[in-house]
Amino acid sequence: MAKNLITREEDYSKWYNDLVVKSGLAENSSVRGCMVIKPYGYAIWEKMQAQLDKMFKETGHQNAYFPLFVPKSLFEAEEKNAEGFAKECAIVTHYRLETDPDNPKKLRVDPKAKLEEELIIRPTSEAIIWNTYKNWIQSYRDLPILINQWANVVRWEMRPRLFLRTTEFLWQEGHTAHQTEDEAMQEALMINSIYAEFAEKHMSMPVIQGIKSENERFAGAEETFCIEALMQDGKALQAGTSHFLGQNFAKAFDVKFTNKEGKLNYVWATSWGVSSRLMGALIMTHSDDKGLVLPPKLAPIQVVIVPIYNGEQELDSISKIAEDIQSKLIKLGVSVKYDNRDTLRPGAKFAQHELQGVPIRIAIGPKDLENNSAEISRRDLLTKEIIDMGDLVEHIDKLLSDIQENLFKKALKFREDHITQVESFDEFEEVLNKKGGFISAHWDGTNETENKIKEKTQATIRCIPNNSSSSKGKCVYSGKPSNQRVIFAKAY
RNA sequence: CGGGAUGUGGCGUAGUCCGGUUAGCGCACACGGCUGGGGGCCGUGGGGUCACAGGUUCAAAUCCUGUCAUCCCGACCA
Repeated sequence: MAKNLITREEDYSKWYNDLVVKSGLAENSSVRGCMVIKPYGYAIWEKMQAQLDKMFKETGHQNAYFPLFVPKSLFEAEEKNAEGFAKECAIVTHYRLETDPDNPKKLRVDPKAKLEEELIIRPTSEAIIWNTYKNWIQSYRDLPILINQWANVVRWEMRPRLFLRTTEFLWQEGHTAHQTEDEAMQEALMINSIYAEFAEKHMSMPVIQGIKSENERFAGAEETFCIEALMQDGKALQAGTSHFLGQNFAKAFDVKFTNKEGKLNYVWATSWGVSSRLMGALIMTHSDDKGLVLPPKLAPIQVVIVPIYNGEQELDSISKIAEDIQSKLIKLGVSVKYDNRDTLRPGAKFAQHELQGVPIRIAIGPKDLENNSAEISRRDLLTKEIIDMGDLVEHIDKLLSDIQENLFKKALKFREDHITQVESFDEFEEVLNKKGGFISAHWDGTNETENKIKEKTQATIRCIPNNSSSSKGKCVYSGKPSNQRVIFAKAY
């Protein structure tokens, strides 16, 4: 397991924090619970966005944008929504500042500028969006509505952590409206599969697809589907959710349509989202003691070329070769940086690129000029090999997909090694405390049992996995009959 | 919101208990040189209202009071 990245022996959260900051992804902002996403981190986020956006569009969705502010009355309209997020909202109460009469150097809120109705800064956009859809939907001809929004939201969480839980975060939220229950359900399921595919194919992060228990379900949803990933410290991370909302929101916001038979019906709805938390998931899934490890498909720089030279003449001859390789790789769609900075020595560059997780490094020096070769180093295994210049481009191309695949396999093995089937509560507690990870156990299906287990162990039901074959058994806690194993874990 | 801790150049810190030279060190930074196949070396230099406000004192980074901020642990969550 990756630890002690920056020479100090600290706990995992310190390690994680240091890694995020030192690799240049992000840093804490002076604003409470917020972070600054630095260019390198944002570049990764943009790659995630681009891929997800493509997948949404391929399945018929469009992007739109809705207001940041939600009038309080609208927020109230969906009672369960208020239940879910009311505790953690930022609220705009005034619209003007003025010079403080007691201290001319300071500003104060102008008490005369109090808003008639407070504006909630969206913790999620259901309220504002459904209030808008109401006006868009009259007939079955207006359906389905398949809209996604890329936005920021604010939740006043008690304990923020870089990427995993920041006060303000970036996400996409899809909100769809359908004629039939079945269509909405299919939508929610399909999106969850898109999330899973994205996580596994692009992030190289294995996930378990499943359904949330009632306790963990989104307030206002009839069913919540999720993808759950396992981090290297043995804790689970919910990486994405997709909700079948039934007609709850349609009823709350009075969204009806006339069907083909001329009858008035409430629409069926879904909502779904993934957030900048995925960045945290990516970091915690693959990183090691030397820093980030990025899957090639999301790495802003896939290949870096480092020249090793003594004197300008040598640099010139290396540069010629390096630039030739660079342009050939770019033609193949590979992003390549030629790191010819004269301000750092090669060793320092190596360390820096490793910290930043660049998947492949090519080093070219005097020896290579002589032998017509280059030294290739892969970030995931930290191995080096000498490759003949003629085979280089082809080799790199193949190596990138190898690395992508290897990262997935490695993470998958880690996860498989950390799914433990338990048969008794003693075993449950022992595995949880000594080994961590996912625990597969029988559960009687009641909230009560789930809550008791959470109280005693901090572990929650992460999901009821889709593809677990139903096997009869006895609940690990209550001993009552159970039809299926579910996945428990401590979660972020 | 409860419990614990911490605020000293950009970062990490010593000094605080027991007040007393010019607030020390490492990294980073700048300049010069030697260097260059894994975080190089030597020399020189710049950078600090010691979180903020008030108080005690001949004297405060150090003691007292208050405020603010951050971090960790819990409950909450994408």
